[in-house]
Amino acid sequence: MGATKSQHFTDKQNSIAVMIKALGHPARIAIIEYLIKVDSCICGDIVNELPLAQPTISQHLKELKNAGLIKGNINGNAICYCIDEKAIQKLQNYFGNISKKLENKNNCC
Amino acid sequence: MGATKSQHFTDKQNSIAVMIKALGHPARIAIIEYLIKVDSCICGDIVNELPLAQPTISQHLKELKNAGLIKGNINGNAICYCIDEKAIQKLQNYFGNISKKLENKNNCC
DNA sequence: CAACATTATCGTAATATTGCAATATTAAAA
DNA sequence: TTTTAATATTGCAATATTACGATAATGTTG
Repeated sequence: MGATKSQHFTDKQNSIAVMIKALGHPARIAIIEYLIKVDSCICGDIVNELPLAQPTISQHLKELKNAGLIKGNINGNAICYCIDEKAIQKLQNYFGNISKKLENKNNCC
Repeated sequence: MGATKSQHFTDKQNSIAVMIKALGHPARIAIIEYLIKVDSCICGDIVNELPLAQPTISQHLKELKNAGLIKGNINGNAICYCIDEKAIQKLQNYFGNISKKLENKNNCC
């Protein structure tokens, strides 16, 4: 045991969970927020901005990319990362839908 | 090593990450979706609905509760769990804000 | 009270994640 | 072509997560 039993859940549940999980780490939140703050793509300076070693950041970027949250373009010997708006919209919609469904509800708690 | 270096990030970043992380597992997504589907609180039947053992579900419920995503009311010998709408709204706002900030942006990727 | 139902906790095994030093890769610059 | 800069990969140690059997705790019902 120890591994998540993905087989038991639907594809939708698994895929949204993967996306959300990718954001469930302060370093990755910080990366996303930095991408927003600089209002452009990251081309190299992120390692200086975050208090983590370069391999660690590289790993976090990879995870964000695997989850579809950021896109990366090779640009010479630098790599240009930016947020994938579609992914953010998916998440926004997901929570928006939940909110909407909760509105017409009489919770007993 | 191995532990997340929370000290290096802001309180906001850490707290949103904790919340998001709590949802980053298909079982916990399934729990939330089930809570929405039944359109009321869970009072006991969730163990029969999910393909996981009772202690595992109890643990997932605990995590959701710790992260503030659900509330639990004791109700006789059953416990009544329901979604905390405020938490969902926080998440919706978080992604809504990101989306808004991305709109006025010329991404290079 | 005894039996039952419901949920929580403990203990533990299996697996995953986090972080970094060392090293590799790749492309630009000198 | 050597050097430099930027990023990725590998390997590994530390820690966290996931899952569940066993058991405890607590309230309900007969």
